[in-house]
Amino acid sequence: MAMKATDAAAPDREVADGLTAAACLFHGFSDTSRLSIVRHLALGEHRVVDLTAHLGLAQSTVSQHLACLKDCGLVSSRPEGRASMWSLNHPATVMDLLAAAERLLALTGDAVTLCPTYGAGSLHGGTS
Amino acid sequence: MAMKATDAAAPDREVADGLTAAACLFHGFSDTSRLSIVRHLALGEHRVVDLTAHLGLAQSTVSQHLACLKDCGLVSSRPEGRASMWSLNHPATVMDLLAAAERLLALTGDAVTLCPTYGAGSLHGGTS
DNA sequence: CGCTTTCATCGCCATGTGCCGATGATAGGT
DNA sequence: ACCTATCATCGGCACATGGCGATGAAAGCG
Repeated sequence: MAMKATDAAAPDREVADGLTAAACLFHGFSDTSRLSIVRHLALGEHRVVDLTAHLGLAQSTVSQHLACLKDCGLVSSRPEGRASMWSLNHPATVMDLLAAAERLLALTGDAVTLCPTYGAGSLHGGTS
Repeated sequence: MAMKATDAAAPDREVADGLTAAACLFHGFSDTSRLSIVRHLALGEHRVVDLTAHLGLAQSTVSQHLACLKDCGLVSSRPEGRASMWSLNHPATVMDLLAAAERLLALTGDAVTLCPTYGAGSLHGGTS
């Protein structure tokens, strides 16, 4: 949440900012609740109240996680009536990332299925 | 650090454990210091004192980060004299993950170069 | 106009995190 | 045997984080 990085000045600053941006991105995935949210959003748009039901968390908690993911640039909301429809910004690329993590976890020992619908390592090429 | 997941019982438990394992993995990358460590280790084996010099952090801090990465199964140490040589466990797969993150960050707006030597998206196939 | 639903934000609390210095163990070097 | 270098671990300290309930603003519905 308290992590931002979106300028670029010195040639080394660029790398450092890249690291903080990457750290922020990975932080978005470093929580089971947020991971579940991403998985649900990968299946399509969802409202906050919908996610609260799926996750069994308080509405405020879900909103905060969504705000966190929004800070990372992973999701965005579209006002729909009095609700907010949340969706992944770059689904295919996100799934690529999850697939890569899946492969790594497979090597680490745990057999994991992160991507909801799509299998382990398919769906390459489209970035959005 | 306080996250582990290496069993598998019920069919749904499997998914939950997968999420915690994945969260743990991403947590390993969710810190600029650890990210720097991974980048340095991607270039080859390094000792702790070497990394402290590169990072400008205390030795205890670096050791703790390495322990964290070890918990995630990302790195491992090889005793070399009185020192410890640390190295990435699955360099190619890790770089794949970083490359995927790079692509995602590129879409998000930040131009980032995570992978030290290798460019953005090469080096496929070898998993160890 | 009220009532309800949905949501973002705030305050609060318990816990986790990153950082450090200090300590003790291990292993080379003299 | 002694000293030095290297490292893992411990205790402690700020601060961030994740969780919750409560509050207030939008926006449908009667």
